[in-house]
Amino acid sequence: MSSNVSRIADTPDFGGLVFRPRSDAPIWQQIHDHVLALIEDGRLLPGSQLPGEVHLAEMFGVTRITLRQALLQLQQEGHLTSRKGVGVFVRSPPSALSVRDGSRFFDSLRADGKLVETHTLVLEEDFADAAAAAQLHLPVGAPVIRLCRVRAADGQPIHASTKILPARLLPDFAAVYARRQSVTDVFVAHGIGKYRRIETRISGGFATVEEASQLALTPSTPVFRTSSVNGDAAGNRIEWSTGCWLLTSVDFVFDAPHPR
Amino acid sequence: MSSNVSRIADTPDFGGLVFRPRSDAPIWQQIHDHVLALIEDGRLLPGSQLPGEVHLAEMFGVTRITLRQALLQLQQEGHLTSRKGVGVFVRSPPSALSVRDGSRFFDSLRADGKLVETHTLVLEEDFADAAAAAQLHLPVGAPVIRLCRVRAADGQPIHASTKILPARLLPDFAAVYARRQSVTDVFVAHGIGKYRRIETRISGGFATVEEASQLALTPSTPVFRTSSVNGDAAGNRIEWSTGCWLLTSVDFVFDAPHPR
DNA sequence: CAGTGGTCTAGACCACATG
DNA sequence: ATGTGGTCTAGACCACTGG
Repeated sequence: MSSNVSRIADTPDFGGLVFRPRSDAPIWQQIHDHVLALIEDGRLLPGSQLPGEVHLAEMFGVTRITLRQALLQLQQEGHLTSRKGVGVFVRSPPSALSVRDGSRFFDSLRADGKLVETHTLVLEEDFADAAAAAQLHLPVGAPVIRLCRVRAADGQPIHASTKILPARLLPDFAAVYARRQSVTDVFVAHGIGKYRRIETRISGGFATVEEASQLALTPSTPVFRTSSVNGDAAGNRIEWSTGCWLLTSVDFVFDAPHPR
Repeated sequence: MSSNVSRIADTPDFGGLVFRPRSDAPIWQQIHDHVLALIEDGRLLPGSQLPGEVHLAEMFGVTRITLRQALLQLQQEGHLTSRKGVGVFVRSPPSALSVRDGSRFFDSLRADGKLVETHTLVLEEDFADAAAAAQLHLPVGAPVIRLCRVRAADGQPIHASTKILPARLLPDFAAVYARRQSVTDVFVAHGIGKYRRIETRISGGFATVEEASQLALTPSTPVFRTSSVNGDAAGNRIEWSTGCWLLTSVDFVFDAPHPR
């Protein structure tokens, strides 16, 4: 009762509904559409908890399995998350964010007036494995810095990333990064004022359990995966970044190199 | 019996298996992994039909619902397709194709040694709606050409696209296109030898029923959606293309404008 | 017509998280 | 100890497709 999430168990929006078995659309889809409307209308706020599946199924007059089919769809779309033993929660209005490719993906979010938060999960020294060595043109075993972060827009985690950087080029990484949590600031402090994107890759997949927990998703939700390499003005590779994004929340935009 | 798809109903790979209810992974996932291994080993070939769900469930010693959970996952990953009233079919080994962004996405496939087929679904004259007008910088209602195609790599449909082009700039479109099914040839025939990508957008979603039928997918399978605009050497917009790709089959690569 | 996948019911047990 | 979501069973009816 004293939790910090809103409880909506007695909201009247769930009861008294008529779902006809054969009215051109399956029942689970009608439930899906109805709950989606509640979310998009703001009658279900992000972070709030839904009634238990047993109760919900009762309110809608269907079996739990039928109800779960509707919830499953909503989870795949990123509208709901479930935590085993806890409950089902409204995740966000995954309105498409436009993410432009420049040196960094996230700049355009701030320009959009979104509140962007960065959580640093891991910052450690390590040695390059084969993949990192290939991406950064380093020998295998070269010292690197590993930085894992999660970024949230308007309170909803939307992007989990791991950056690998050559440690030799950035001896003061930890000290500078601690001040502002900004990789750009670290580059500037090491005399790298300008850097640019060398390659970007976008692929698709399904969230692993780790990605799911970082992004507050249900495992096996479809996601984007990005891999990008940045270089300094001379073309030296200084950063390899891999990221994971909720499929329905982003919209990658690539402008032409010479717009006019 | 005389169909052109291989029948595998009596393949021994489905029977005699032991799926323990509580061996650290749920039964449906064990079935998923087992069937996936059959596909990746080549014991189930693309295009072949699986035994009916009732039979399969019997062979695996589980309920149809449990079996369906495994099949559902395999469908979302693009390994299987189901057609209501017909059956479940092996779709392909969705090995990631690398698609590079240049003027056209598909050039790199041919270079990969893949057999690329193009099927033209629609070629018609139309008038620009608001969206097309905005993308091509035309007045609403301007005459345009609409071209809908599906492309397949190694026999598996992988890309459905709709192109909108300004009809006034390409008066001989239909005649030239009929010869080689090539839009590039049409441009050349109209004196447009060089054209380049102005903007590319990549977003994610779930296959509509139309997209699903074009790509031989189950509806609501996660997909990429692309939108790209090409311009001629002078910067005039000459082509707006929207596409749909199976999420697990492609890997978009964007190289830097000045690689070295 | 027979066989298929799509939907739905009415139960049950389990692992997990919380108080 | 309680309530949650995750899994599973054993049936059933339907709409669709093909011969």
